[in-house]
Amino acid sequence: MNAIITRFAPSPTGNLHIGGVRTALLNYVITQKAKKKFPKSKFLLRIEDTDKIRSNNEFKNNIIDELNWMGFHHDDEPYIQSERIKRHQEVALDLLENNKAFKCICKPAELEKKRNENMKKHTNVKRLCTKCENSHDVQKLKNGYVIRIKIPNSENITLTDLVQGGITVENQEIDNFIILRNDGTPTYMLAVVVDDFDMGVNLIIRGDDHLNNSFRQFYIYKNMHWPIPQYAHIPLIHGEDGKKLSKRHGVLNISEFKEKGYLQEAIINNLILLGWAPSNDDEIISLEEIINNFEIKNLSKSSSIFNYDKLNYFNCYYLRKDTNVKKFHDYSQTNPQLKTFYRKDKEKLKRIFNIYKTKINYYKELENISPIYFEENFVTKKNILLNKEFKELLKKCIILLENLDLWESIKIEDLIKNFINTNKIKFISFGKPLRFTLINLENGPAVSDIFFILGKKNSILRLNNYIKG
RNA sequence: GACCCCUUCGUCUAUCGGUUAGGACAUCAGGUUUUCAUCCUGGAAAGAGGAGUUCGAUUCUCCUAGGGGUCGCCA
Repeated sequence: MNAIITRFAPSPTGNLHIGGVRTALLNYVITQKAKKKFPKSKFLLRIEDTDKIRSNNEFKNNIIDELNWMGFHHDDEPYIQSERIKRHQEVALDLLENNKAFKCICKPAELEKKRNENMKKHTNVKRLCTKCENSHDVQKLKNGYVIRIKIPNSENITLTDLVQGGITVENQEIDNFIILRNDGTPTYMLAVVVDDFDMGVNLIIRGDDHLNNSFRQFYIYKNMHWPIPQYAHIPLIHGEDGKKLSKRHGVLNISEFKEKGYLQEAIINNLILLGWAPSNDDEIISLEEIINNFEIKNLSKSSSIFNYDKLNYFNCYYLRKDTNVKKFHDYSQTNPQLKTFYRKDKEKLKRIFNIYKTKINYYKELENISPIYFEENFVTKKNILLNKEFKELLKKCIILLENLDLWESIKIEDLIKNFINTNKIKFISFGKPLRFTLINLENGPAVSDIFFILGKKNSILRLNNYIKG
C-alpha cells in the first residue's frame, strides 16, 4: 500500500454548492486519515474548465475561496484543466493511431433523432454511429470530424467501488463516447482520465452521478495501459422533495450559508452525518474525530435528504461555545449592518450576541435584533401593559436604578427582585411592561439583561422618556 | 424506454439471523425559569409489499412496487 492521492475536481460553471462541499469534505477527510499512515498522501484541487462557454473566473475564485474558508486546504497549486489541452490531444491522437479510437462525422441532430427513435423501439441507444468506424473515407479525413473511443461489443466490465461494491456492466451499454471535439478540444471524459493519471490520482471520490462514467473511462485507462484507480461513488444529497438538490430547494451555495452566519464546524458536522454515523451515539463530532473515525466503506449507498433543522441545531450548538466568540467578531466585520453597529459600540454588540446566542440559529438573525438597542431616538410605543399603576411603580424604580453603581445583570436583577418584594407585586406584572418600555417587545431576554445591554445611561433615558411622554 | 443503484420512525441513522428495533433532529406533554428561549424529564413515531431459505428474518435470496442516477461535441 502506498500514499493516497485524491482530488476534488469541480467545474467553474457555478458557485461552490453544498453538495460539492460534501464531496470535498469526504476527499479531505480520507486524505488526512491516509496522511497519518502515508505522509506523502495528497488532496488535490483541479478546476475542470474545458467548457469555455460556461466556465468563468468568478466561479473559479469562489470555489477556491470557499474551500479555503471551510478549511479544506489542498496540496499543491490548483490544477487548471484548460492549461493541459495539448496533453489531452496527444492522448487522443495516441488512441487514434493505435486503432483504439476512430473519426466520426455524424451530425448531432441526426444522432439525436436516431436516439429518440431507438428509445421508442426499446432498442440500444448507445451505439448510434455505426458507419464511420468502418468507412475508409471518413478515417482518411484531415478535418471536420470528432474522435470517438472504440468499445468492444461483446464483453463486460466489473468495477469494485468502495461504496457501491462490485458492479458489472455489459459493453453494449457503453457508448462510443467522444474524446476530442470537432474543434479539436478534449471532452471531460478524456481530460478527467488523462489528468487523474498524470497527477497520480489513485482514489477517486465523487458523486454517484459519475458511476456510469467510470465504465466509459475504464477504456481510456485500459487502452493507454494505465492503472485503474480505486473508486468511491458517494450518493447524492437530495432536497426535501427527494429530488437532486437544486436552486428551488433554497439556500445551497456555501457562500450563502457563510453570509447567513453558519459555522464551518456545524456544516461539517451536519454533512458528515448524511450517510454515515459514528460508532458511539454522540453526534456532536469534530473534524479531528471525523478524520480518526470515518470509514468510506461504512457510507450508505442511498441518497439522503438535506435537513435545515438539524443544521440549525448544530449551528446553534457551536455558535454558543465560548471558543467561538471570535467567530462572531469576524462575522460582524463581513456583515455591513453589524459592522456599523460594531463601529458605534462594539461592546454593546458583543453583549447583544452573548445574551441572544441561545435564541438564534445563525448570526445573521442579529440583523433584526440589534437595531432596537442602537436606536438613538427611541420612543416606547403604546401598549395595553403600560397602565397607570405601572407608570407609578416605574417612577420609584428609576430612582433605585439611578443609584445603582455596578451596572451588571446580576445586580440589576437583585435590585428588581427587591423592588417587587417591597411593593408586593409579581415579577411578571412588572417585568413584562418594563421590557416593553425598553425595547417595544413583550418577549425577549430577561429585563436585567436588556438593561445590561443598553447600559445605565441609555436605559434610564428610555424609561424617563416614557414617563414624560 | 434501457441500464445501474437504493428502500428501518416526518428527516439523518444504529442493528454485521435471536433486540421491549437504539440514538439524533423535528414534534407533543410535563418540569426549571422573569416572558421568549435555553436546559431537564417523559411520550408518540419505523423495517414498502409478497414469496422463499431457516428452529427463527429488519438482516440472506427472488419477485413486485416505489424512489433515485445515467443515457450531450456539459461536467
